[in-house]
Amino acid sequence: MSRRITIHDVAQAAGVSVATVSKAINGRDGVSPATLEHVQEVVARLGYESSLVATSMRRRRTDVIGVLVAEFEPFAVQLLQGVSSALHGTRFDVLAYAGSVSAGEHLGWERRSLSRLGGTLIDGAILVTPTTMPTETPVPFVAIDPSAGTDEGPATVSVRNEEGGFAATEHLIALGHRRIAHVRGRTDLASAHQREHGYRRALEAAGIPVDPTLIVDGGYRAAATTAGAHALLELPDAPTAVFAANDLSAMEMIRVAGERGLRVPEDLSVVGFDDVPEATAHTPQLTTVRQPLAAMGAEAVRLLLAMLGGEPNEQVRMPAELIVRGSTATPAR
Amino acid sequence: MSRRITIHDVAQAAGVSVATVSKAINGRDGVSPATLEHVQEVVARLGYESSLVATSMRRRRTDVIGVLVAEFEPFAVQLLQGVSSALHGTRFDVLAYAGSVSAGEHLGWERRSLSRLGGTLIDGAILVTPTTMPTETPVPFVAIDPSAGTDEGPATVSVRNEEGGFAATEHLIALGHRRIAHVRGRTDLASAHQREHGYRRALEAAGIPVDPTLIVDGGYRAAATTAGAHALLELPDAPTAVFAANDLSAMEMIRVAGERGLRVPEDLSVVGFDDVPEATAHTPQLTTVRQPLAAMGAEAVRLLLAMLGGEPNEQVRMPAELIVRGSTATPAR
DNA sequence: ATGAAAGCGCTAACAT
DNA sequence: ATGTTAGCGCTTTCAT
Repeated sequence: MSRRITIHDVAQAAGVSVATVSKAINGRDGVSPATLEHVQEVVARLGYESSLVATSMRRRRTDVIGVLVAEFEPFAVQLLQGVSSALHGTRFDVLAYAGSVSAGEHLGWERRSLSRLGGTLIDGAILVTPTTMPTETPVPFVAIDPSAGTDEGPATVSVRNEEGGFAATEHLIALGHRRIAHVRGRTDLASAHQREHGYRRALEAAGIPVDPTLIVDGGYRAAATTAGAHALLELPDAPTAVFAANDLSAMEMIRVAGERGLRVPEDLSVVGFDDVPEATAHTPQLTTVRQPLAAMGAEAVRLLLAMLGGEPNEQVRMPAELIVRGSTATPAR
Repeated sequence: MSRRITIHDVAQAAGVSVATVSKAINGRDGVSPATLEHVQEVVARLGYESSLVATSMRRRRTDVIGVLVAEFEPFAVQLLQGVSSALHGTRFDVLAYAGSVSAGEHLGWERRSLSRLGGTLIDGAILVTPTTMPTETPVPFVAIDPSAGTDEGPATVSVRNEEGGFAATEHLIALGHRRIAHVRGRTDLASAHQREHGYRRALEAAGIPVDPTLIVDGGYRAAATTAGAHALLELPDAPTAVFAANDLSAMEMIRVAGERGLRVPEDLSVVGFDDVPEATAHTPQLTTVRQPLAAMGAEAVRLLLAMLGGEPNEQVRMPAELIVRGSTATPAR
């Protein structure tokens, strides 16, 4: 560890001005071949690299795309991988920033991160599951899976939640289930409503009346699911199948069922949503609706690069895919 | 999208100097209570956040830890999650940077990234699988799984690769395999040599001669594994089992086997290394050697924070654990 | 208590 | 072809 080598050190060692060094490094003309070579030699010898920070202060562009997340959790990092690989071969580097790690409150991390990095460090941003949508931002951004389903305004990439809910429920119906319950997601998020709507539509399409007592809250979280799960299984005419709004809820549903002596999928079929890594590690492996996270990341890159090229915002919806595994089966009857 | 709001905008709107705004924001004294409140109100109204870049140019500390990677692949992002969660509750934010996405050459990304970000943007760095060890660096750093096994000098966190390779191979031998191939990792990395050495040692311990034709290159990447995988299966006396140096190679090996009409594990057993999330999502689920990535990330944080606190470098080795799943079985005959 | 001014490392006008 | 200078947004002496 030692002091940072600056352009001044190079200039001094080469016996020229910093401006000349800058020109030499950036391939600007106005530098004689001899000087150019000499400077390059000194740069190599000293191991000099220009400071991204200083450069970006001065320049307009940094050729860096920021992926802004609240926290590096599985969902976010999978998206990050998609973004990163989509940026391969372009001139852009990727910088991922979790702005709320130290900040106590998660509220508004997207605006805060965007303000801190935008306009100086990054040319554009990809926001992962923002809960609020920034309006005035210093750089173009694309929101992935935003809380509110926007069909205009900011550029967004989200999954077809309704179709996913429909497919999950349809799968249970096809297996022969008729008493099909739903564990809701976070009702403050559009995705939860869309998934529930898919569930309702599938039932209606099959001529099965929607029974409100079969719909309970789960809030996308295990702890919030527990009570509803018990309530469902205590029903006189208990459901034989459950579509849970996400995998965490589905796994909690299965845990509660087990606690009550029910086997999955023999006594109860359960479908989740997301296809988190844990879904396959789980016993039984979870039947679920997969979000194509890598593809969504790539799509976000495409939109963002288009925006940087001056094209207008776009809203993209990606297909959700039903993955049938071991947590669903024909009802015992 | 709009122009960035700067401290000047705030100063002007509040009718004070930028110096006063700066003091107010950073809680320095020399600001009257009335002015303080007024400035805070304007900051809130304008939605101002100081630029991380400008701040870090001027200040010594940024309270940001950098996780520097060549690329955001599964291994790196899992480590990132560990680092991120270990930094929870500290004053530090996490910034992850993939410095070689745009750069054509992977060589020296660690030095380049460290030079570009260190000393200005980040207070310390965690280098994920560096191929070279920077010597003169502007900030303290910890290397995770470095290419060269260093027992002194730079701070490092690595896994017991040799033991892992040994355990993987021993497992295949115990199942009854004798023709056991190895798909090498990146031969410029110490980890690859260590894993291979574990493989060789296990064979020798069982009295099985090492057959060089059964050792092919995979470079830790799917694309680089394809050719070797085909070559192995085309052998007149093809192997019945393969120890691949990482999960990506193992999964590619399985894909190629399937392409050639071979079933895993019936016709071919495959063991990977790493236990990436995809390992359980894979069909069949991958038998592999788990690196405790989250724990390694946390350990790196511990070392780095200690170094920032003035304590000396430390080298840590973490245990590797064989996880037996569905991609290995007794040989067919 | 407040503001003017210097300077962090760099690039881009603008001299020379 | 080369150097001088201004300034990106911010913090920090140092005056006032």
